[in-house]
Amino acid sequence: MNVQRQNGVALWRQIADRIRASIANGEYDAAGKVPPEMVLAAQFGVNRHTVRSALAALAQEGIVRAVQGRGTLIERKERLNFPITRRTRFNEGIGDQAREKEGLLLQSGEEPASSGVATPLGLEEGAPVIRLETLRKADGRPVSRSTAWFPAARFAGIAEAYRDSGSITAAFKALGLPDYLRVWTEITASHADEQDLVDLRLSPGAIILIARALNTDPDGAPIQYAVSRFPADSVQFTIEN
Amino acid sequence: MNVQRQNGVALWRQIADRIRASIANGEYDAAGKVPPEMVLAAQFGVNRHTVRSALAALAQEGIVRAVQGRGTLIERKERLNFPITRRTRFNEGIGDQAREKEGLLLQSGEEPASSGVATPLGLEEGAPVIRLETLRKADGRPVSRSTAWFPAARFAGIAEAYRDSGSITAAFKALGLPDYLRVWTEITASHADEQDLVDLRLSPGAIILIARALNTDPDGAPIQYAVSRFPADSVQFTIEN
DNA sequence: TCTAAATGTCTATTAATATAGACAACCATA
DNA sequence: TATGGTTGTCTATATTAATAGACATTTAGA
Repeated sequence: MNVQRQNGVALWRQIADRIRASIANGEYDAAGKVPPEMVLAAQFGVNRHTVRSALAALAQEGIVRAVQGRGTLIERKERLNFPITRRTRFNEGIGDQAREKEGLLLQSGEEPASSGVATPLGLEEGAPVIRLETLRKADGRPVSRSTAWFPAARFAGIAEAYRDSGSITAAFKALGLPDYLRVWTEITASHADEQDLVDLRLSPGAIILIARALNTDPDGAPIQYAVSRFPADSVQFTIEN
Repeated sequence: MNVQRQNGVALWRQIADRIRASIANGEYDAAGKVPPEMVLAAQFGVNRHTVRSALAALAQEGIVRAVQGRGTLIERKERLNFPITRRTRFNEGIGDQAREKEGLLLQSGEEPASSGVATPLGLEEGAPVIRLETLRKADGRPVSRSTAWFPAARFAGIAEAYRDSGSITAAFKALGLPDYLRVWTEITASHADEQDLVDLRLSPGAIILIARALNTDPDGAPIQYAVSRFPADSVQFTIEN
């Protein structure tokens, strides 16, 4: 089952990634547990101990739980879907995929816009912007880490509004903006950095999806530029045209 | 500069990924070369030999070229952008980002639709579909590996039409379908598998973006379901709403 | 309650990864 | 043409990853 040797990625990590994906795809749903270690070892063509390292990593992530004598049980397998449309909203997007949605304000402040931020927002470089660092959770599990910038002139107080409501949509509404539109979204992928590991509770080497997005008000004036990071093993995007 | 030890990803690979990303971000554009090995070793807090392993991997990918006495020169740094819209077309999407665009037919055949293919296409499971395995290149460099399924009843001969034109749009046109629409796209990310490494000329451990998409004719009838794989270090998607 | 099927733990060995240091070879330029 | 800065190559050693085998422990079910 083609794992690759001597390529800088340890076998146990490749196998952990493959098993995680299989769980997410529902391949083991019938049994509710992963195949026995000996079977997996045969499938991947490695030693049983190597499979055990992979399963230990998944147990660490809380995805499986090994029970002596019974097998290795699947604890969690969700993959959240985020629709990206002209009216993309984080909380509405999750919909009923999670019972409990949460938006935490990690940090905020006013700063001069760097060129990377000023350009999408249509501001002069150095113009004052408000930066919000947020962490979003679904059913207690972190699903995205986001940095968002807003023109400071128009959105003074948005940090407090977000902190109180846990929702960008609600914060905009509190500041007198009842509606807004997503005009573009850029999607890339990368390895998780150190901060991702902490905030998103990932294990090293995990993959993250990165979405850079611009929102405007109904008149087309840019109001928010955001860079959000999602764990790729449990999140996907859907673009409906 | 926070590389992580004992996490299943070798230091040289983490460093290679970081340098590749820095090159893509244009951080070394001024000099046209990466910093000296000793400087990088200090930045990442590792031995010079470890950095050399990373640079050797990037040289293998054709991204840099080391010249004794001068330094390690940057050979290539592009990141292709694919706009995803209601009228997404592969060749048009690349536009002038590449001079030469190429679509290769790797394999084709008729087969009964699996449930994963039948559902998006609105067919009964087991209904005949034509499968096309294609490889797309821009300026001679592979940028996507794609598997597409078409209802066999309607698109007999599409394999030949694609082989002759190297374009899905042209193949549809040849079969009497002048226009079609992208109705949804699902984006995920994963590690490259063995076939990706070969077809997309990646080094092991690379990240790929996966797009699953459905196209319909102007009347809304599903005509193509496709799963495409792109190297994440040199490709990004843009969704314009 | 015995047995088969799992996971848990231990020892030992080999291969790959990372560090360390020394010096050669090459290039640009003052 | 001498020099400083850079990559290339070599040897040696330590740590981590992977394999191999044996046996203990736990669970579910006949």
